[in-house]
Amino acid sequence: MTQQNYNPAEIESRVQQQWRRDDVFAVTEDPSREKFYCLSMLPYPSGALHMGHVRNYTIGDVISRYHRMLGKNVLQPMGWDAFGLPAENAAIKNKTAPASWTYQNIEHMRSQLDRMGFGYDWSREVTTCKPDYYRWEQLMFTRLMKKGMAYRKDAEVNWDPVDQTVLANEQVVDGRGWRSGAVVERKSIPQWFLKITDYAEELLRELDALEGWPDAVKIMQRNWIGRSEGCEFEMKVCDEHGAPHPDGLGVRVFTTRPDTSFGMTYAVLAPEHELVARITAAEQAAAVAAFVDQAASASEEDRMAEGGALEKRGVFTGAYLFNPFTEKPVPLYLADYVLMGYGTGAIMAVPGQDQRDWDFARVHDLPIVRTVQPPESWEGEAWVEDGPAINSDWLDGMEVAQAKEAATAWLEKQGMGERKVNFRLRDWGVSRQRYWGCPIPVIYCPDCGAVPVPEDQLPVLLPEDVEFMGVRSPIKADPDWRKTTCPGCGGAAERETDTFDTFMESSWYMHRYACPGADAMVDDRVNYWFPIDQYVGGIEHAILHLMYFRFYHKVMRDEGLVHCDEPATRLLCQGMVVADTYYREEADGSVHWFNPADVDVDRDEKGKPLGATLHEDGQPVMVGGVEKMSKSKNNGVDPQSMVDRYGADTVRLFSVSDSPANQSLEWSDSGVEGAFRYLKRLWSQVMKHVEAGPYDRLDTGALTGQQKDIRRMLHDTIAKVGDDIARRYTFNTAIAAIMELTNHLSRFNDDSPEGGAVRDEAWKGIVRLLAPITPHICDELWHRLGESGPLMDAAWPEVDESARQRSSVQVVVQVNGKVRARLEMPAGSDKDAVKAAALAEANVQRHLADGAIRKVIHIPDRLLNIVVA
RNA sequence: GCCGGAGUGGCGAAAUUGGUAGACGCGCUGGAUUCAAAAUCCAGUUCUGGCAACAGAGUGUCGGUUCGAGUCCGACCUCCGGCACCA
Repeated sequence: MTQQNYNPAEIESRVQQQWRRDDVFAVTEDPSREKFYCLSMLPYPSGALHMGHVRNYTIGDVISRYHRMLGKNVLQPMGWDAFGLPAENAAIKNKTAPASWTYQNIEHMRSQLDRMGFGYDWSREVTTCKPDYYRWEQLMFTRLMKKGMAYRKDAEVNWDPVDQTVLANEQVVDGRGWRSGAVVERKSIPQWFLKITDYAEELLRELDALEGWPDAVKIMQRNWIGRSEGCEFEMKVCDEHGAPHPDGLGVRVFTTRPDTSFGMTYAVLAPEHELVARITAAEQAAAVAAFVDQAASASEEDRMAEGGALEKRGVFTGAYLFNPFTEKPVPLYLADYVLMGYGTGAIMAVPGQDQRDWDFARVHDLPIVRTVQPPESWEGEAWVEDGPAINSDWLDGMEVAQAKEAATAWLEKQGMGERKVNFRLRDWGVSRQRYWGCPIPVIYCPDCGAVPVPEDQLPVLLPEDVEFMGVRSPIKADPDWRKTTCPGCGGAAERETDTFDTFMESSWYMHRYACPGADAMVDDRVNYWFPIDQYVGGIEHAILHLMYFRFYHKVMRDEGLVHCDEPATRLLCQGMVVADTYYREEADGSVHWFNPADVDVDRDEKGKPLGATLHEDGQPVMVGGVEKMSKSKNNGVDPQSMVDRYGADTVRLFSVSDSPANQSLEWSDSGVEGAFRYLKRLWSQVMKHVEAGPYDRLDTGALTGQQKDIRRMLHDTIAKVGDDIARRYTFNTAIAAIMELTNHLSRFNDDSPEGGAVRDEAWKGIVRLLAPITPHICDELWHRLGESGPLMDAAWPEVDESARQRSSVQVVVQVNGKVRARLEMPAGSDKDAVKAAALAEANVQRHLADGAIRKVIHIPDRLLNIVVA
């Protein structure tokens, strides 16, 4: 035996050296070729690659390499989402500056990505914390300021009263600051916003055209934008007898159900509503003040999440609103299920037709009047569906749509209100009170106000060489950095010390990839590459990032920078990487988590897990279930150690072989072993084949049945793999089909010249089908099979439709829906032929017994169902 | 609480448009090879009954539509993602 064993380390290093030497992943714009822009979400440089990265980038690389083999001009770039909170935390912990920590991580992670064999054009690398990147973001912001698209207003933040700092939501644990432990306060400070709401209508409308996006993402975005058509109208504040408020105050409410106005039995203001103080009656003042206080301390999400407490959380103001429909006063409450950020911050409450209003009314003993007729048996709940209006005077008998129209028209005629479209979507707050971010390019002048930094003074540089102690941003602490002169009047002025939300950087990095080195935000090269043909990233970005980047793209379009309306035509959201967890509870009640690598699992004779023991001491540990890989549960598997042990091809193969790309992947050491075993088998079998060669050219004219079977399976597999990779994203089934073909091929012991030629065709097919997934071993085998040139530029195998035709098929025979026989029939047999063959089967006869045949259903080439009485 | 997703053998999963439930892999069992082991190769493996042929049950729970439901409809349970300052 002269064949060598599979040696991934040696093969991968050699193949990767070649790629580097020939710079094979660098691409240029070439209008004569079809382009394919494959983008994976850029990583935060947290220190080292984790399995989530490996999976994400393997998926992107597989898709890229597949399209490259189809002959397209493929761009696959990579970069670093380098600003953000973790760098500040690491800086405090390690007493380094966030910048140097970040740059070190980038160096390390870049080399890890290369070791995986991902085909990136590094000449296009983007590092978002570098001034040559963020300067354009600053420039864009100053333009948006001038357009009125960026504006400043007060907004709430989490305030840590001990550390005297603003906290991110993540830094608030059970209502307390994570470092100080102090109870967090809500504080209102001026912040910058981008008017994403100006684009609400377009962001919503164009979702319909995104056929290549998952429905789940589109539905979530649709609901997030939350368009609702309704009516806004004013009601006068009055007392319990209907006498108007002495100041003539009124409250504007928004409703999507003006048709139910006759059923309004109370009204509600958000606790932050501006009129609360003015309308509250003296005897209710204390209760109202206490309620407002309590509501102010909770974030919106907490307020909505209080579940059981929800219906209780409201207080009567002592004031009333005059219902113009019934011409009667209704009591006015405060409740925190009404949000100031939506509509007018005030609602008319109609418990008969709204479940939350119903719940609130029951607790506060408020009257309930149904104004839409529910079905007869309906009770104990609001009726929110269609039906004829009742108890509604002149609306009675109308269906909901008709009654809405009539009520709205009436309000308009009375001059009390008008039609209104409301969005749940709110403007994008981009200010962060942190250091490690892009400085917001604004100067505050006592005379001229907020002035954008002029273009010739950009970028506003963030100092990188700083002492970072954690509590206060270094640029806030440094009066010299802040000090400047006003570009308008030349007087003394101060810089903005807030930085941008990091979603700002991640909203346009994909545009910058398309034009490296451009002396502008982008140049016309962007229009060669855009729109992105395939975007790949985690489902956790379904709303925020994927909405912001759509918005930002449209903003860039309206600045004349890009031509298309939507930035990405196809989107794949990959699932998380999860693993088993193991733990022990210590005597003091604390929990200690053990890494799966340090635990042995005990099984019964069927392989069912019985328990687990720690490798080190042989004592049992508790099995904690399968969870997302994380530091806190100590269930992460280090990709580096896996690559060292098995090679990049095995890790790539496993990370896409065990479940579909859009579902979670359960890490399994033995699954990795299985992937490794497959590659070893592939290697040895191809080597065996090569040694028995050379082979004649395939003559498809003179093949035996078995030879035809192999060819049919090969060409079925070619068709399936292409479809699975590009359309379905089910790499797992593509790999299963390739493995199945490999298994059949290994049992195909045909030493004739034709047999060898068939086998040769099949191995060369398999090697190309696997090339996008395991590029290194396939490149090596490709050359050993006698082919020349880089495999990544070899043509994707073509499907020979004539090889796929079958002369006979298996038809299932059912009696009353239960399988009773399987028949081998000539393809295309008609119903009578199949029926005759079925009736000749003893087992079919037996189940027909003496029942009369009522019906026979025939699905050609698949199934025959005989229905008997 | 609201929005979205998932639930199928001992395990990861497959079944693409309503038509054979369990492809492929892991694990396990038996065998070959070996002084022995590892590695490798071969066979078996949803559950129950049966030597077998075969029969019955079976896709989170309960109900429905259909000749036929993992797939469609209604109600529910559990787990996961997001909820605007983690990225």
